[in-house]
Amino acid sequence: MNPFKITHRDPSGARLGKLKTAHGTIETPFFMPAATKATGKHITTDDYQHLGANVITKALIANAFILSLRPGLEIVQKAGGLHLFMNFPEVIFTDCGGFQMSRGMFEQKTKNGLHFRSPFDNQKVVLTPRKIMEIELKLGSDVAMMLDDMSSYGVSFEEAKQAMENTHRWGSESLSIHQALREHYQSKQLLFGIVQGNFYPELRKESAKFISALDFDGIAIGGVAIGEPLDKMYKAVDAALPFIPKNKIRYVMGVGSPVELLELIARGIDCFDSVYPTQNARHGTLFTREGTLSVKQGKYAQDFTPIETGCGCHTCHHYTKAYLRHLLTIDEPAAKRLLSVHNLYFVQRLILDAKEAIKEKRFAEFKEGFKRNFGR
RNA sequence: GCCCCGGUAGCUUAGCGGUGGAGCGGUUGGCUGUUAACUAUUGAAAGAUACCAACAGGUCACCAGUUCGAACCUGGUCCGGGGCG
Repeated sequence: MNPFKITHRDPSGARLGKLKTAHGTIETPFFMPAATKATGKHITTDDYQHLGANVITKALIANAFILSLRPGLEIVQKAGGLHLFMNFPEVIFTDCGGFQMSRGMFEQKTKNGLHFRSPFDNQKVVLTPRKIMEIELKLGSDVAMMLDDMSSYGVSFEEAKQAMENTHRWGSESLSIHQALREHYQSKQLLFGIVQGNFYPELRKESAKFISALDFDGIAIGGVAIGEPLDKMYKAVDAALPFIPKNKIRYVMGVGSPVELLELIARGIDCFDSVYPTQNARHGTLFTREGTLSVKQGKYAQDFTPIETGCGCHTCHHYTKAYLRHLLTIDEPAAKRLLSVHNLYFVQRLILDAKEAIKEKRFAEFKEGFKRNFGR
């Protein structure tokens, strides 16, 4: 049974919907901040729910494979599952660890899975579809991601094809194992498939067809926003989209910037996650309606106004640019928290506004208006 | 009044006769399913790493002299710190 229902459509292709999970129904489109290790960086799960006026983070994504290494499954299970462990009562996605593959921590890739050394204790670990499905079910997240093989930007067609075929094999295995184990664990966890294919449109098409043919609860497009130029990212998504059923929830992994979010929403994408807002915040780049600004710049040393006048976030309500710049300059961790709060609020607020626009069937206009002010 | 020490980029300083280096700060970019900072990771250890990159900052206090050549040696002046009277 499809847990996703579309409720509104905009002429642009953007849509509103509802995804039913074990921890409530969440409206789409939505953006998930990363809580890789069961927390954000400098941001607590509690902060995520108190970013500012009228904005609540409804979903987070944690990393199943990293959590399985530390603190380990037993501890999370003893805590009563991931939601209780990390004090987040809303929807939690878990990522499988496929993305970490591109980060050079894996020793070798085989047809059966991934062989690597744990970054924590250097133990050899093998990750297989069965293992990752067990891990995700034991963690108790609402949505599990299948184990995929993500190739890096710039690899050859052959290499991309190989990774895609691994992804397909692991996808089939993940699905059947998950279906079997879901009963055993008495879980209502959803499982999403992941389309790969790098930046070769014919592979994207093939992958979209293959993954869509399997009975996943949602379809993700992975392997984008990994260093490629923007137009290539859109092309990769566009190559896959026609072959993904419209009635399933569609998730583009790893995106992104405010403009990218709107561009993908216009294409009918419902779900996102990215580190982009928080990583930029930590490095001093803040989002405003008029574009980005870098509080590190000396010109803000005596600017006693908020990052963005009229912003409803906690940070803009209580702190000035001069103060935030001071904190950042002396490397106080509080700066990273306060700046992250602003950027996360900005993105969540943007999605809320986008939803309003879709409801009123004026999304294209809304998107162009935003781009005009924001730039890029 | 005398003696000692010092004056090198916005700040802290290395260089001590052969065409001015560094760290911090500054400026400008970049960050997209985060192994990415206050205590952690890695290493047997000494240690190493703390987001990355590029760029811009200097008549080496001043004036004379010695020398082929002076931030560097000599004399004087000014400024700062300390000591003795």
